[in-house]
Amino acid sequence: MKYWLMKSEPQVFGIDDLKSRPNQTEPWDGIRNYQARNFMRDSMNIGDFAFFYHSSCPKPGITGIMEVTKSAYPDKTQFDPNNKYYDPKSNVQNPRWFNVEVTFKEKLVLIPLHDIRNNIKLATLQILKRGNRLSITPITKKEWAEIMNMCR
DNA sequence: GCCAACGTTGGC
DNA sequence: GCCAACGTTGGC
Repeated sequence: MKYWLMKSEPQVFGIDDLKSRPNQTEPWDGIRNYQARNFMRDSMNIGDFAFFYHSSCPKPGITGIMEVTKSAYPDKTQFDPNNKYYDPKSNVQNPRWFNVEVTFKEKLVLIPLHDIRNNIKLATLQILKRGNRLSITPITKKEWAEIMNMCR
């Protein structure tokens, strides 16, 4: 089982949106970055856990936990010309973008980015690295445990 | 709203 | 295949 950190802007889709979805489940679609796509397509498995991270908002940080409940399949938004994630260069025969599905597990008391940054044990976190822009990053079991320590 | 960082695009 | 221009991300 692997651990992940997945970013989303709460004004677009936040932890409460996930919690209120039918079955508390949602496709993690709209990812248009190859590295992030590869993580979903090649490395994510059912049963993996992920932190839900709120970005581009007044209080950026980790807000909850979700579980991967469906492995990667072609992201259907890429084929819909009316969708903002439409990709005219992709096609059904050879899809370019993939998504997994995630299910809400638990809300956490917000762990602010500021606190994460100040935790020396988390210095290895990819999202803290200079210039990081990846919306999906793997995290280690150790990092996961340390973050859980911060809110328990 | 600014801006640094970095990925993507497309002409050559 | 290089690289300048451009677009996006995301904290502040």
